[in-house]
Amino acid sequence: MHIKIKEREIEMINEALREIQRGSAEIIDNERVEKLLKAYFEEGKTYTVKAGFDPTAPDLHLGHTVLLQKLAIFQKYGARVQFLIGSFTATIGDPTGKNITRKVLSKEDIVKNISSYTTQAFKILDESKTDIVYNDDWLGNMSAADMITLASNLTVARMLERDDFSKRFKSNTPIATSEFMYPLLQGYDSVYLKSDVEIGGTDQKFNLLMGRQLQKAYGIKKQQAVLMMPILEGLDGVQKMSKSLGNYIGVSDTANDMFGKVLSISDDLMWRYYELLSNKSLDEIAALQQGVYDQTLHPKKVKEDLAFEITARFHSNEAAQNAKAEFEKVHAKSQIPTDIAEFTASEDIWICKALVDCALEPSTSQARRDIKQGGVKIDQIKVLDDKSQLTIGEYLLQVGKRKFAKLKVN
RNA sequence: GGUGGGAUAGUCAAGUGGCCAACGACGGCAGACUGUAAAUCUGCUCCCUAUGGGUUCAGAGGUUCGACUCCUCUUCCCACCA
Repeated sequence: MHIKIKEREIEMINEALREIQRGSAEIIDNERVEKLLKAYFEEGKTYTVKAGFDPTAPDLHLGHTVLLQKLAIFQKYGARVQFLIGSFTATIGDPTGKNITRKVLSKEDIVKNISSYTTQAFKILDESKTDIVYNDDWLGNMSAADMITLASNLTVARMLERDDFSKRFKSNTPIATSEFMYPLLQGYDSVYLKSDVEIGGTDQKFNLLMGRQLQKAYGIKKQQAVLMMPILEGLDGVQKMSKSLGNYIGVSDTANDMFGKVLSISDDLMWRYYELLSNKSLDEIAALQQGVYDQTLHPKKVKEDLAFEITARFHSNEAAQNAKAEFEKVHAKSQIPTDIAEFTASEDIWICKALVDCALEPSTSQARRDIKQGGVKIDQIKVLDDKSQLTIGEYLLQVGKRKFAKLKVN
């Protein structure tokens, strides 16, 4: 009897481990994770998992949700999540991934970003198992002496080993001294919070390891395990998903946008998204891949399923269903979409001006070019003359395949 | 603090007195094609009711008929030396 329970327990732990490891790029101190899970299954002991978020942008995108989904898995297996808002560190700007010194955010901007940020995060995370913490609560009160003590834990040579610093150094891109403080402060967060596990992107490796080093230096017996998730590529499939590059799918995107954006990724990238974003098991995904390979499954169908799953997660099944129908309508059958922004004009208006006013074109010059190339339609008919005027009436304006607006001229 | 080098459109990067609204690459937009907003191919890519006009090459002055190109100062960046 006793042995049987034991067996089941081991099985559960292994199952949990598999889920936690899925899609991860690297786990440092896997043993620690195993022990934490064991303690949870045997004694119901909880533990903490820290993840830092930079409130520099008010919106989360799918790149962030890769981490959030992983955190949710941890919550399923006994973790309390320390949802760390880098309210202090954001004022420095982490250099990661950007080869230019990031501009510093004001406190007001940060506060403004946070509430929308957390609302979005709780679409995935279990709020009752999450502690939101702000690092200026402890970093903000550090004295200069404390800072210097902290800084003495790291040598310049070691700092320069960090990939992006060394790249910037070699290519003569400026590095502000304050940027050196960033990994130290992030590491110190782990000291203060006594985190058991920290998760982050692979680009955070240096910072994550700094947490372990500092925990040791500050006398914490068991150092945090570190789990790194790969960086999700953006829609272009090359660069990491980021708002500033414009290659992102936002959590708060409309269902239609979300569906369409997922469908626009390349077939190769689709598998990557499946692995990191889908809740399908790895076996199921492998089967899909095999199906596409044998040509028994159409890649578009497979991609649609992914788009559906993701859209439904952030909206609803129904919304996803509608988005799918809408997409078919607009793109596959090139019909006009259901919801179109409406504008009015109070007098006769020049077509180019109208396109600019309806936010379909950035400038009248661009409008002219598109008209010349046959990219502009009024009521489904190509506009040939870039000098034409719109008189009283209602018009359906279209630029390219997917920009629409209704204009009413009075 | 000293010496030398640099700053060009969304990004990277040519251009060293007129032929420059400025080569090229990437990105972006449009067209064709397609299972898609994928891939591929083609065109476009400062603004302006435009076969013309206006404003650009870090900023401010200056030389010149004429400056992105030469001179002076300012700001910022980099390297070497301290």
